[in-house]
Amino acid sequence: MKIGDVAKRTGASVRSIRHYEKVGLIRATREENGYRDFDEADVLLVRRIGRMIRLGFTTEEIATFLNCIVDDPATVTTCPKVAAAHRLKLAAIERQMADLETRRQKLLITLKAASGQDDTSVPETLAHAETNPIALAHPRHPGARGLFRRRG
Amino acid sequence: MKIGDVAKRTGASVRSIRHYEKVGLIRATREENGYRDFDEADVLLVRRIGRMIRLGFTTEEIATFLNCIVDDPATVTTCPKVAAAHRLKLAAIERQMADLETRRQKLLITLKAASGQDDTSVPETLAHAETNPIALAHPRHPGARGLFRRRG
DNA sequence: GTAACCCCTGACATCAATGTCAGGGTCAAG
DNA sequence: CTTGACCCTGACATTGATGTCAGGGGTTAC
Repeated sequence: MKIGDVAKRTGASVRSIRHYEKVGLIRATREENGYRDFDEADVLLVRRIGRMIRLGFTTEEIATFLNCIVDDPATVTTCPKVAAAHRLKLAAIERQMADLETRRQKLLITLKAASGQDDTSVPETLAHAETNPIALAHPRHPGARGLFRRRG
Repeated sequence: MKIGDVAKRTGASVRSIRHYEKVGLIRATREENGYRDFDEADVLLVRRIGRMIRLGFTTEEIATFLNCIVDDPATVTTCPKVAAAHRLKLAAIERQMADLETRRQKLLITLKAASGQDDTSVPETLAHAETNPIALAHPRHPGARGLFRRRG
């Protein structure tokens, strides 16, 4: 099966599939003319990789546990690495959610203050009360990007 | 006041302050030797910009409404643009939170299945049941980056 | 005059998956 | 033989605030 077929059957772009091969997530044999040759198992694998990426794993992370997932027909067996990676990702996501929630609250406070017609209110967001010069931080959201990412 | 002093008093790096000037968020007069010269108002402004960035606004977004914020001593007045921008950001954050929540749920499902010792369970995350080849998407999180961002 | 700071500009690096283009093959149908 | 639809590799672009370096100059205290 050629790469274009795999792309159609998985929803991943040809470019992405080549990328997955380059970073070692999949392997492809070559035909005499140099074309990559895939089989049914590769289709399943690429789909799995797509799901992992949509879950927020990077290809580097996926590489650490992908070989730990064995699927016989109708059954999936995993080794502990998989769960460990999932727990880490879960914790990261919860950190991000907490951060977003904080920001959300501050935005709400500002909006509430701004809706109070007159201007005497000094919402935290706009106030220049912050005294500590320590730059805080937001985690950069390690989620999916590129093709899999929304446009707006 | 020189740029290094502003940096110390705001927590922003010298590099960032120069950047804010380049993108038009702040203006600095120049001394004869070419050094930037800032005043007290600039300190407040840089702090405000830092807060906005930590809230997840980009400098480009900030530029659209920063000139709409007027602060007399102890009072902040804003025009409608500010609230509008905040509402947009709020909506974006809520979209991101919903996305994270979806991912979180899927991770939890996988973890639950994986903890069921034996391997007959086929969690959604790992299953290759997905038939539609449509690549979904995650919004790229437009939040704060760089200096203000966490390391881990 | 020289060390030790500070300032200046401009440019490249970071993250990570993907898009996209250039330049070039392969192959089957007409 | 030509057209069209594939395939290949390699490289650059995207995001966006910030780090960091190079190369050069100012200022101050010793």
